[in-house]
Amino acid sequence: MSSKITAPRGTQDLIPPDSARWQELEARIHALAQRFGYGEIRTPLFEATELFVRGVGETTDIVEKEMYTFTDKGGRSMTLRPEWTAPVMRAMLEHSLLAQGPQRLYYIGPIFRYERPQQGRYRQSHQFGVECTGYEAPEADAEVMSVAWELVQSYGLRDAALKVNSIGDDVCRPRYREALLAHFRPNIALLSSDAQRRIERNPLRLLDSKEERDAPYVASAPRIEEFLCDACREHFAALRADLDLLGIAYTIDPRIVRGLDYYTRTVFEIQSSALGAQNAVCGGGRYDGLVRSLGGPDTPAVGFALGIERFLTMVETAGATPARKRDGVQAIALGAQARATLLPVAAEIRRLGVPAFMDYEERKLLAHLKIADRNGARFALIIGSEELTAGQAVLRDLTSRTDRRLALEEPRVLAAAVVEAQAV
RNA sequence: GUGGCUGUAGCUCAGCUGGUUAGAGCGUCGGUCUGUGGAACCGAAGGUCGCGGGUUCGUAUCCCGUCAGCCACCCCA
Repeated sequence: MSSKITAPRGTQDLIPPDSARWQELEARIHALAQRFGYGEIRTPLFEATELFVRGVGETTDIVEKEMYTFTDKGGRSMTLRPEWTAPVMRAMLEHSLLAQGPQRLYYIGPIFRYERPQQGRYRQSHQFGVECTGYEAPEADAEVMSVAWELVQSYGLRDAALKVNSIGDDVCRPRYREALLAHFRPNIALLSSDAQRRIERNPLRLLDSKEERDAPYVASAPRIEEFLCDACREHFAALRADLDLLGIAYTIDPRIVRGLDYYTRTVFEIQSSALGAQNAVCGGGRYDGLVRSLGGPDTPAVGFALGIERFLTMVETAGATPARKRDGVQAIALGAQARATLLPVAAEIRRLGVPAFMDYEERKLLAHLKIADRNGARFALIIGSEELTAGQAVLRDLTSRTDRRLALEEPRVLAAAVVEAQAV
C-alpha cells in the first residue's frame, strides 16, 4: 500500500458516473454563457508569478502562502493559476481586446491553491466564471449576477441565496477603514486573537468574524452605507433597482467583503447551507482598478467565479440530478458467426448517431441482457444460431419487453432498420 | 499553518477490554439457465487490517511516528 501511488492530496479523479454529471453541468454552462453573449477564453495553466502578486494582491493569503510556485529551467518564477481573473485580464491586454470596446468572456477550468483540504475545498478545484469589461454602468453588475443566478435557477436550487454589498471605492473606502479602526481599536484587548490580527491587515474582514466574543463589536460597528461617496451610493442604488427589474431575489449583507484586493464597489456571493463552513458557491464583484494595476488602461470590469465542486454538492444535496434515461442498442451475438455478423452492424449503428454496445465474451443470452441493463441500453439486437438460419435478427425493446424481427441484410441496411425502429 | 475524528475486501461496515486458518452485505465471476432479462438460490475469487517502529510469549486490537481521508479554524470557489 505504501508503494502505491495515489492522487496528490486535495485532488481527485473524476470517473463515471460522476464525470457525466460534470459534462452535463459544463454543457449547461456553455449554453448559458453564450446566451448572454459571452465567448469562451482559455488561458495557460501557469503564468509568471508576478502576475498574481500584482493582480491578486501581495498581502492576500493566496499570494502569501497558497500558491504553487516553481522555477522553470530558464530560471523564471512560474505559478499554477490560483484564480482566473488576473490571467484573463492579462490575456485581454496582450491581445488588445480592451481597446475594442466592452468585452464579455467566460471561462471554465481548474485552479490550484495549496490549502488544507476540507469540505468544499481542494488543492485543485474548478471554476466557472465570467468577466465583463468596459461598462461602468450598474446594469453590467446586474447582468453578471444574472448569469450566475440563472444557472442556480436552472437546477431549481431553492437553498441558494444571493447576498450583495458595496465596499466603496478609492474615495470612500479609506474613510470607512479609518472609522472601523476608530471603532475597534479601543476594544482591541477584548477581541479574539484573529480579530486583533485582522485589524491592521484588513479591518473590513473583521465584519466577517465568526468569533462569539467579536459579535457585539461587529454589531455596533459603523456601517459602510453611511460612508459611501455619492458616486458609489448612486451606483449601488441603481444596481438594486436593476436587480428588482430583473426579478432577482437578493438580500443586502454588509458582512460580504471579499478577500481579494482588487474589488471595488459591488461585491456579492451566492451562499448555500448545503456546503458546510465553506458556504459560498459563487463570489464576485466589480474591480475597476485591476487592469490599471496590471499596466493597462483604466477599465471598469465586473465578474464572478463559481466553484464547480461546490455547485455539484448543492445539486446533489437538493436531489436535482435527473434519472439517467435508457438510450442505445446492445448488440448481442451468440456464437462466433453471429458475432462476425453483428460487429459491422454495431459500427453502422454508431455511424448513424445511435450508441451501440457490444460484449465480446461467450455468454448466455440472459447474461448478455444483464449487461444491456447495466449499460442502460434501450434496445437489444439479438442474433443467435436460430436467427442465422432463419435470416432474421431480433430487436427487443428492453422497456416494453416486446420483440420484432428484422431481416438479416447488409450491415448498413440492417443498421438503418434498427435506428429507424428505435427512433419511435 | 493549528486543532478534532477516522484508516479492515472494489464499496459500506462488523471484529467487545490483545489469544488458534480476519467476517457480513453489496458488487464482480461461475453454475442452476440456448433464449423475455434486471430476480432467486448455490458456489468462487478477492485482505501484507494505510505504512513504519515499539510493547508483548502473542497485536487488526495497546503506544509512538508517518501518510491519507473527513470536519473545523485561517482563508476562499
